[in-house]
Amino acid sequence: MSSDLHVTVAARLHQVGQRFTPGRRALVDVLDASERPLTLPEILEHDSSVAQSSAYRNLSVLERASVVRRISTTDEWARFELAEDLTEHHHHLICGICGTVEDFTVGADLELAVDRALRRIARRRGFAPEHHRLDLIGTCSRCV
Amino acid sequence: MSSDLHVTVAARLHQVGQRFTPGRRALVDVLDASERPLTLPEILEHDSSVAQSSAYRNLSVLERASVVRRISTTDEWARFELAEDLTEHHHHLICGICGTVEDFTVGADLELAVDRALRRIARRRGFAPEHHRLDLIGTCSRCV
DNA sequence: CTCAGTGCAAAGGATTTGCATGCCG
DNA sequence: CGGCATGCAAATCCTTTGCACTGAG
Repeated sequence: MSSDLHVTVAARLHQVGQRFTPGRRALVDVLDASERPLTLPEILEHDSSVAQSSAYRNLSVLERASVVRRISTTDEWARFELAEDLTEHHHHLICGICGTVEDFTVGADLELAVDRALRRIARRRGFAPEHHRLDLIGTCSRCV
Repeated sequence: MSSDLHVTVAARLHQVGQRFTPGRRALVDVLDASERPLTLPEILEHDSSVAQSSAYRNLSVLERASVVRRISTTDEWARFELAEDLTEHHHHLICGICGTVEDFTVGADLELAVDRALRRIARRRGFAPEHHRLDLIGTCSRCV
């Protein structure tokens, strides 16, 4: 199951001249097991075997290898998730109070309409599109 | 023209027990004059009469008064813009290299479709929607 | 032997806060 | 007069970096 993932990750790391070490494997596994983007403290809770600085350093390496995506929400913590082409294209419910993020997806037709519209705008502005971001900001059930 | 804006801002500040001081007026005017969200250094360039800490403090007050919206992009600086109900509902082209943000709008029909889809998701998850965010991340013309 | 990867501790840097002063109401 | 607003400087705190050590190839 996730051995496919490991092979892909190893390949991408190799492409940027980096190894797939146990510490990096642990990070990938934690992110893969999560339904939502995690902050660094959350990651360390799941796996306390890595030092904080190494975790940051490895997340940065994994980001350069296109394995991990870093996202900023409303609070002071960055959140990390696996790159979309390793999982599935999705969007975020972001709680404006506690900053927690949940994943969700929308229908392919809406997705397509959005993409077409954005591509047109980008062309007009001389902007090279990479990906879009469609999030809903509000208040999660726990923050009422 | 912008005196309407000043009246509205004054009212909203009053609602949270704060005054509409010259320093705050300057912030509102700078943001109102800009076509895009600004970082704090950019704001201070336009008006160096306020201390950095006061600018942050006042932006925070204005945010609590629903006059200013703070947004996070890819770089380390927060960006500030006027609340959408004081301007116009819009979206952002975000450069992944330099972090610069440009505004754009999309058609009302797409806007409606997006809003309907997101509302449905939110209801299912017990999430209280506040606003959505539809951005395009890529590379701006200056970063090639 | 070499060099990437790691842990620890210290530095960085955007943002926040304490405190004394000034000013509006 | 009372309390908010401001400037300055110091503190915060997430994140990055320097450095010495270790282990894989």
